[in-house]
Formats: sequence, C-alpha cells, structure tokens
Amino acid sequence: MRHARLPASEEIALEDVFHALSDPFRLEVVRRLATEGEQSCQALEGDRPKSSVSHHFRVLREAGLIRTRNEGVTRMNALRRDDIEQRFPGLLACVAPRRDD
Amino acid sequence: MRHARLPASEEIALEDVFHALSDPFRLEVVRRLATEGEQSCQALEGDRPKSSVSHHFRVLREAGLIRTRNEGVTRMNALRRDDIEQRFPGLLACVAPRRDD
DNA sequence: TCGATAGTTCGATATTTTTCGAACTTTGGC
DNA sequence: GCCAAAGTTCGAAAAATATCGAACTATCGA
Repeated sequence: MRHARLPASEEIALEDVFHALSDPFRLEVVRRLATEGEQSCQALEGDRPKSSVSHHFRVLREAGLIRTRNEGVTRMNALRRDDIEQRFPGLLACVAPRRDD
Repeated sequence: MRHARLPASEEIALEDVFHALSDPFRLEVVRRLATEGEQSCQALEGDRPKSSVSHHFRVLREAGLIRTRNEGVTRMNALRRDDIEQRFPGLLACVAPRRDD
C-alpha cells in the first residue's frame, strides 16, 4: 500500500490546517480523536460511505493533523498532538478538549 | 447601504472562522489588521479588482472576524480581537502577532 | 488458498467558492 | 447638483471540493 504524504511538523501549513478543520465532519473527527484517543476510521464514520470517510481522513492526514498506522486489518488514526502544539501552540486547545490520560 | 450580517460574539462559529482563515489572502489581511490596526479595504488590496477584495472582506465579516465602520468615503476594517479572544481563547495568538499598542 | 473485513483509489457528477467586469450606492467636495 | 472616490452587489464563468459507487489492495483467520 502506498503511503499517504505526511508533512513533517515544521512543514505543517496554517492554511491547510484551517481548511481541514473548516469541515464539520473533520472538525468532529479531530475532537473525538482528542477526547477518545486513537480510533479506526469506521469507529468515526457517521453512516457515510467509506470512500467519503476515507477522503476526509486523507485531508486531515495531508494537512498534518493526524497520523495513521496499521493495526491488523484496521487503520488506527491518532491526532498529532505534540507536532501541532509545537508548530502552532494553543491551536488545539481552541478546537478540542484535552484528553484525560 | 444595507449592513452586512455581523454575528454576535457568542454566535461566531469555529467552522466559519476556520474557513475564513483558510484562504491565504484573508489570512494575510487578518495578520495585517492584527499588527497594523484598522485599515481601509484598498490599503490591503494586492492589485486584485475591488469586487474580489470586497468578497473576501465580506467572508471575514460574516465569519465574525472583522468589523467595518464608515469613515467618510472609506470603510475601515478592524479585527474583532476581544470578541474572538472571548469566544475562542488563544486562537488569534496562533494566527497573528499581537499589535504593540 | 479463500473469504471476509477495513480501507484506498478512481472516475464522474454535484456543490461550493473564487474571480472579475459592469452597474450601482454612499459620502464628501466643488 | 454634479463629479470623484471607495466599496458593494449582481451575474456569469472558472476552479476547487465533496460525494458516492465500483473496483482494487492488504491483512487476518479458517
């Protein structure tokens, strides 16, 4: 499987982050990753077809907001909390509550 | 002149703010309003036609990011710094340097 | 090796945004 | 009242995004 482009922390662009978060579904995904931690795609799909869900996860990935790893047959998505915080301190706090962990 | 819709502080929606800031021209406008204070539209237009500039200012206004007042024949645009800070603390700090004033 | 599961990719269509000229509005000055 | 300056609005065309089915890929288990 070809791997999606994942920008390094210092390559994350504010415009891209804002664009990614301007969609209600994607904003909700980020919030849930923030509160609930790593999730599979289907755990967060809200009865959308998978191609649509996959598209939104890709936008989040390419903007630098999430990282995806394989775990068996599923793909687990995690918020790149530290990378985002380092690049744009305070941004995540505006968006998503801190996870209690 | 009919006045554009200006959301109250508590009506400002994060999605709208993110959408407004996802355009490079609008992000730059917000940064300049933040550093240089109130500006006319034409002071910030970068050789774009005025209808295009006007469109972008409208998006910023409707998202709740700026406020516009008449001053003679020009319209002065100001960042709604306090309203945004109250609604989404820390957001502006990610975007725009604080104005020294 | 054969299914089944979880996503991804492709392609086509629909929706949303952006762009820009032309006409219009408002205000100030002569 | 008339003109100029600064924006706004309208409408149409171009560009970017979103949506969704169908075909494809990768991994696990039997």
